[in-house]
Amino acid sequence: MQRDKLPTIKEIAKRLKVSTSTVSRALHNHPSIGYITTYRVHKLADEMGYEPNHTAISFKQRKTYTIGVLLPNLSEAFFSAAISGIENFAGTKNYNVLLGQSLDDPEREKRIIETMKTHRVDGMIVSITKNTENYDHFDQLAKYRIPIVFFDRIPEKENINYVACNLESGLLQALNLLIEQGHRKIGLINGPDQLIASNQRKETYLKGLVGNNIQPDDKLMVSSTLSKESNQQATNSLLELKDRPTAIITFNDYVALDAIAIAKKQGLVINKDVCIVSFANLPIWEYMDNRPLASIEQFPYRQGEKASEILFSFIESQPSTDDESKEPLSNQQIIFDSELIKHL
Amino acid sequence: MQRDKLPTIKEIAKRLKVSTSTVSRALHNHPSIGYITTYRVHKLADEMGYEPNHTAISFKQRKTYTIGVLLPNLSEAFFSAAISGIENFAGTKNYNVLLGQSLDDPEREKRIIETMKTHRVDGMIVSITKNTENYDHFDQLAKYRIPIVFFDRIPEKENINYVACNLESGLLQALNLLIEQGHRKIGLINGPDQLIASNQRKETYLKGLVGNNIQPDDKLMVSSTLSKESNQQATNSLLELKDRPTAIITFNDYVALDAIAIAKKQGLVINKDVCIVSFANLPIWEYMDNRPLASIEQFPYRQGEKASEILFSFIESQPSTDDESKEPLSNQQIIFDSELIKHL
DNA sequence: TTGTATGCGTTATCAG
DNA sequence: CTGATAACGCATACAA
Repeated sequence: MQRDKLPTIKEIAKRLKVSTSTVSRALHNHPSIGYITTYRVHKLADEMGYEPNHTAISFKQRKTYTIGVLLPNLSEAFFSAAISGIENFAGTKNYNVLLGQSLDDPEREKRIIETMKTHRVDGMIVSITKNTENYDHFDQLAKYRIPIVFFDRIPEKENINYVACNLESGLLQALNLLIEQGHRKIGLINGPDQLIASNQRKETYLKGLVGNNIQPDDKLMVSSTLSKESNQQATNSLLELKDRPTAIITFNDYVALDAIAIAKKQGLVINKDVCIVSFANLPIWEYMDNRPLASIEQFPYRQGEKASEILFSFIESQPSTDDESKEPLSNQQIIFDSELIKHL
Repeated sequence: MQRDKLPTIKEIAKRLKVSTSTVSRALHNHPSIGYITTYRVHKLADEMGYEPNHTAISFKQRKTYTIGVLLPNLSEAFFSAAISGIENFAGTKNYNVLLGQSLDDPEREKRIIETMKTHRVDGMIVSITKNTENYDHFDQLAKYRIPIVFFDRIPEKENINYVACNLESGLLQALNLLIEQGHRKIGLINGPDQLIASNQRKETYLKGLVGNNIQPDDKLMVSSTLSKESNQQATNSLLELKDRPTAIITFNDYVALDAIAIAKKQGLVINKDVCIVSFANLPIWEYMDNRPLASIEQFPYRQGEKASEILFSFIESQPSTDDESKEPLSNQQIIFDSELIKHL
């Protein structure tokens, strides 16, 4: 039962009869410390099993070597892939990742931002809640000079850093493919109207049709709350049309799963009677018989890496002493191009 | 461009012409501080936008209010569900979660443990690598009195805390169901031999058969490295048998996906010519046509919660001052019962 | 009920 | 090349 005393530089200094500053510098291989002293310090430190106390260093340096990551939901494959990329990148910088999930609850989101702030993370990557309307808590981070990079779900706001995915490229590819294959009645099962993501899909959908000289039809555009029931209902409302669509683009893979199930129940053959194209978030279509014709891929892992990269460009540019000389970095707004991945 | 000076209790004390200790205590609503003083302190603190500096507190209290979670892989649904449960539980205790993924690389695992240690997390939840053989780095945590709860993939070692899942219950249920349905040749596609998880499956498989008076057949037990190729090969070797099994139990859902694909390619009808039962880690079977007859569910989210609960029982029992009076808590080893969930 | 003094472990600024 | 000392922000033992 050894005593609570952990080795500190002070202890090393005492035993070596040198000063703590010497030990500190020796441990950092500071050039001003003699070779022999440096060696002796390292040797004793090893023997004593000395390990720097990170909490003391964080305190002193005002740096925690930790970034905060706030995501709506870790059980969604899209986000867990993203955090995987983030964690990986942070690791290369010897940074740790402090995790929070908002569960799409703005109150929770606010609380988490609060704790991240008091923890003094060196930076944050955030994907906001579906319902976040007030951005004050994010602005508060500026007070502590905590840079923030928004990710995927970004606020409607000027002067922010973000990494997101341009759904347009992939969706236009999808529409072109479908039209090329002779489809003229192409349905859209969109998400809730208030989501930016829904709007983007809608705009691009319309643009893609018009660009191919196809007259959009309001009846072919339906919305779902993204619950299973709502997905099913939306699918039904499309399939019950007199002029049934021969292809359907769904808001995401979960909607696609529901849509496929309903279509099959109605005796339709997937990708023959009705083609499905979805925005990807599941990695397992290749195993399924009734899978979409193609998915619009958003590369969450790479997006996560990119967001980290941007965040670290800010973290590393921060003057350690308050050296106001350097220009503040300007905002970075990276937009990935989504891509159509065919499954058949 | 406001100055770097953030409000501290010292600043509040100065303005209120009281001592820092008074402010500190007032902020904590210490009963010894007068109502009026307490009020004034809170008021000014609010006005100044005071927020406690967590790094200072961590340093002083030797507590970081952070737990470390080390998992092999965040992109696996099982683990992302688990971390979701952990994060959630930690949140209720106002704790943060520091994240690390080993990617099944023992070196990486060791490095992460190292950083977690220097970060002085208050506790850890760890699921070890497939190849972890040396547990020294875990033992090092004891030096800092960092309690550790192993999760799911646990080391073969005495005197540890862990939460894991008893595969026996679910697997026996599965075997009973299959045998009840008339199956006599039941194959097993297991994982690598060195995995405890594989061994458990094998033992139980044998036990279940013998208990039902069925003579096990070595040829019906095959192993896979869990790569796609190996899964396919293992499946083939079973299906090519003269006495082809009429049911196959797979190591996990990914193996099941591969097995189902191969079986179909060979013209077999799933759950008619050959029944599949798998150990669950995918949440989407209900959408698939060719799905296993049933899955053995392990409840990762709940396991994560439970692991957190145990960890906090240790964290909270830790004497803040080195008060050696209390008995150290004895090890807790919780084993969940897996359950068979039918899909058809 | 409040104040004073101290220390947590480290780095940094001086001075030598 | 090295040492003494202050400082980071907070909590607490002790004193009043």
